[in-house]
Amino acid sequence: MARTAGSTGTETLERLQDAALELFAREGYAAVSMRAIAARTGVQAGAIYKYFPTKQDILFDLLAGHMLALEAAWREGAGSELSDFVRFHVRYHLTRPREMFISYMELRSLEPENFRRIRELRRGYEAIPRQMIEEGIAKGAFNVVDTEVTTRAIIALLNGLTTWYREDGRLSLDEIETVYITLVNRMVGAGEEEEENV
Amino acid sequence: MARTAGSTGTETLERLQDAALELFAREGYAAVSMRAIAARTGVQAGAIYKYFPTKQDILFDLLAGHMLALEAAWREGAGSELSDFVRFHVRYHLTRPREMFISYMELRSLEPENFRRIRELRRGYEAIPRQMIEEGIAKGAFNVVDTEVTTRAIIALLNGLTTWYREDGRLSLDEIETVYITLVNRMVGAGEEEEENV
Amino acid sequence: MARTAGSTGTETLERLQDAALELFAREGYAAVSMRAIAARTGVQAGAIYKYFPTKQDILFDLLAGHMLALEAAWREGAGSELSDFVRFHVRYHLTRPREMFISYMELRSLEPENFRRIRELRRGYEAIPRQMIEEGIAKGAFNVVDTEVTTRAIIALLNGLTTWYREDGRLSLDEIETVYITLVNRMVGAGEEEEENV
Amino acid sequence: MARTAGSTGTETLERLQDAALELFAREGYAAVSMRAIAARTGVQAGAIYKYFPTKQDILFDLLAGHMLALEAAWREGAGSELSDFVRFHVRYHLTRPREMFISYMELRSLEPENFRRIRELRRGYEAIPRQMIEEGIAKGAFNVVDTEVTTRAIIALLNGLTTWYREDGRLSLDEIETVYITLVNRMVGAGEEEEENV
DNA sequence: CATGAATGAGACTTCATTCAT
DNA sequence: GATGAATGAAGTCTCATTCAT
Repeated sequence: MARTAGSTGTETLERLQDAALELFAREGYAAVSMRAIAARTGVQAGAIYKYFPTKQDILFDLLAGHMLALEAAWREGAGSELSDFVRFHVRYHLTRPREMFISYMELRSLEPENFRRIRELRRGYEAIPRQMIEEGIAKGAFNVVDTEVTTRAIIALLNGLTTWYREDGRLSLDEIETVYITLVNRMVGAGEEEEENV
Repeated sequence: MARTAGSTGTETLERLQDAALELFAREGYAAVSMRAIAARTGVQAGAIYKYFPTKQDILFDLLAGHMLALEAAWREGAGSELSDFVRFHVRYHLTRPREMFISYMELRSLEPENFRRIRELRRGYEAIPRQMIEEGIAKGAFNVVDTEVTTRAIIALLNGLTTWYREDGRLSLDEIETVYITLVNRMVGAGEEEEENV
Repeated sequence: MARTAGSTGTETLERLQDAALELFAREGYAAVSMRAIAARTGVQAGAIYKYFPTKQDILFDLLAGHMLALEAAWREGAGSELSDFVRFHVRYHLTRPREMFISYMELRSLEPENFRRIRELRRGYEAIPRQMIEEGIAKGAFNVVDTEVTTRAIIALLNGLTTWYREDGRLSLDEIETVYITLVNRMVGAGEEEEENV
Repeated sequence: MARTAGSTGTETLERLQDAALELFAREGYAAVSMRAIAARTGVQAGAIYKYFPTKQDILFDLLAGHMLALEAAWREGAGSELSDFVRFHVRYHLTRPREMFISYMELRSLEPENFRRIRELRRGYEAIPRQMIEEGIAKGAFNVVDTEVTTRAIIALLNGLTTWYREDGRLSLDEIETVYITLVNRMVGAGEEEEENV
């Protein structure tokens, strides 16, 4: 995180990050110019370099910041059931669709070292449901055909929200949450009692 | 300087498309230069313009070609059960991971009119499982909490393969197919008999 | 790399316009590259785009600027006789041969909308002698075979200076002025008294 | 004249020259591509090189061909009075507006050696009225303020037709001819008797 | 802290030209 | 005589980045 700890420029910094987030999500990192970010923020392109050493750092900061905040939020609210995690994940991301979107669309725009660091953070976060599923299977609470594929499929399902969710859609956050918990429970073959506990 | 001895247009065209497919999948449309595509094909950048009027057309042709081939393949092999569709979809895409990948990662790189056309093709294809699910529900064969969310989630699940599948991975195509059919059957609450029919 | 020590925008702008004027006059708009204009100004080609959005705008600004300055100069010095106009026109243009030259050689290099705008300015200016001639005829001071052709021929005569005038030629500005006034007076069949009033 | 004396390809050659003439007149030499000329002729760009070694040769052939034909036509019809020349010049050019146009708009597109050759042809042709004027002055038939300027002005006037003449205009060729003869006679101060001899 | 001027590289694209077929 | 494939240079323009002010 190359952030220049500006004292007064905090507001500009936030505006820059928001502009970059919006533009990266909409047009893709490679298609967004520093000038475009600057214009949206009301400063000159040159001014960005007071806050970020390179364009790549803007992206990296955004992704790293998102992953750290995500982990922190989970740890804070916590929970121990897979359905807790699903509820948390859906809710957290649906209120931050742009972060969710770039967070897995722009991995390939990261330079190797930055990619490695974000991938680590991501693995840490995905270890949470992975472990829950493995434990559920071990305890006999879950019943799956293949642990690895099922785990990956569930993670893909959760990330897939990105693909179709639109903030102005007809579905409420609550509805989506409920359906996703049911779906995941069914995928892992959770006992019927659990399914009703939604 | 002139025609390279022994070169034919058809061959160069195919080489260009393959190079573009590979590079777009790996680095993203916006990050790939015409020079890079040309270099991979062994021609000069200018030569590409004998085959494609613009860079955008390379992408569009790739995406439209993929969608048309996909629909044609489904119609040919066909099937009537949701599990037929899942098996087809997984198998078709896992043998064409690059097409699958750009096919939903690069939608945003399309210019408006091209975007509209690909979206139409996509909707046509996604209507297949959508209808199967709706009919299953109508017949009482399926049992879901919310048709819309379930349908979208299933489509997202299937597309999500992109995210984690690696050709050199440890899992065989057959295994993945089997697991995905089970997962989808569970998601739609298909009766037990069906699930065993995998 | 960054601002060249001591450089100001205004100066660079003027240098760019002068370089473009010179090159357009000598080689023609289409044959002049942005690099060539830049090189003559001592900047990189990209720097031009701080001052002009496109190459076309350089030409348009040059032509529009010339026409506006021309009209302003006439209005300022003014006069009411056709010979006043001829004297003004010759003198103004012979001290600005490059502007005069591109001003009617490069009309066809203008994009449609720009062309229309310059043509309007041109018509406004050419309306001055046109009206003088028409009035002269109406008053019986002039005697012509065909008003329209005569007017156009006079305008063509005046613009034709471009074709042969060279700054280093043997003829003085005064001489050319005198001859042109006589010629135009004869063309409109002005009474003998007037001709002697040169 | 780099013309390949094609036996059968004569028709293609003529079509190429006509296409080039049209396009050079409309858009200017530098702005016209070999492809554009080829497309208008219905052949591939490469085929042009069977007829002309370079693009420059197309222009040169057009200009040289025009000048030679012009001189030949004058010599054939001939005449001895300035008014004969004016009549000839106007008539010849108004039926070949494109040749007339490029003939003095595209001089600057010629490479040095080609430029020199065309300029010689041009001087030869312009020597005709120049000599007539000089002789008229010597004989006392004409009365001018300055021979040189008057001569150049007359030539400019004649060439200026290019600027405003449109084939579909309201004026007949005859009318224009008549007016121009009168104008030129007045410019040289020809005696009244002559002027009526139009 | 920010602007405004500029760089140098590189983007997409077009061009005149060449030559195997 | 002509096509179709290709080159290599150059075109306009945009970009990330730098730095004097």
